[in-house]
Amino acid sequence: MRIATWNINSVKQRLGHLTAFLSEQAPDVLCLQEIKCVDEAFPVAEVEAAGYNVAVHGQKTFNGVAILSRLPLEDVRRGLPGRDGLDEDGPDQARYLEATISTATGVVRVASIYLPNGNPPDTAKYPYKLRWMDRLSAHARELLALEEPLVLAGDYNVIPEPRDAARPEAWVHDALFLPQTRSAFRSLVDLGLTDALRACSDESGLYTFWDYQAGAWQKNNGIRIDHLLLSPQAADRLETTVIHKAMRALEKPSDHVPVSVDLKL
DNA sequence: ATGCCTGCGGTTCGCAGA
Repeated sequence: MRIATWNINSVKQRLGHLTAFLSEQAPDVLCLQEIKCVDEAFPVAEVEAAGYNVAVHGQKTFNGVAILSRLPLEDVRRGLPGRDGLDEDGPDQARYLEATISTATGVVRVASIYLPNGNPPDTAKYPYKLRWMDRLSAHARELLALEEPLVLAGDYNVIPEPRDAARPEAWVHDALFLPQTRSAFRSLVDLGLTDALRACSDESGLYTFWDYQAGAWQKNNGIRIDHLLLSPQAADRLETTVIHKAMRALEKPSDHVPVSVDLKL
């Protein structure tokens, strides 16, 4: 079973790239982030025509996540437990969607995660990011207790280690790389999750995001912030992890590329 | 030190992203 994640940066702007990816890579499941549209505006017909079921948790203008699956999506959860607002009265942000998929060999649970960016760190956005990470960890702890194959996939907006950035020194004051951010990510992983890419490779220079600005792609000035975290029951079945880097070289690309895992499921 | 680039909303510039 192939499970992929991709921050698509507007599903409307990237529909052609999306259908091409589905056709060429044939993922069984694709988690999308930053669809940037409400549920009713998601191109369901085009995705169904490609052979996929869809669950959407959208929002006007910003954020928005979705899960596409060849097999039916069940037990859909929209949003993390607890409040999702920037403050007490803030509106919910569409950043978390979870569902189960029943296969011939059992159930797999998949989440599409768009973790808050958190910049600038001296504003309320940074504590919001850290609180959101705490809520994600609390929920992950509950899910891990189910002892199922579980894939927490998405744009974590976290650079885990210096080797995950071409220029780590440029990120030391950034919300993606601050010690508290990396510590919170380690705490999540240390619940018993496996970073799928790092289970397959110790190499540096493996990136999933290149900024649109300042020729970052041409200079390979990238960072690795899109991750698939696996429960032990999923990690035991891990075969390969692939970063679909070629997608960044297309016309009008997303600034992120898809990452996929193949699981023996 | 700052903008670089892109998408969105809503009108053409401000905000957000990372």
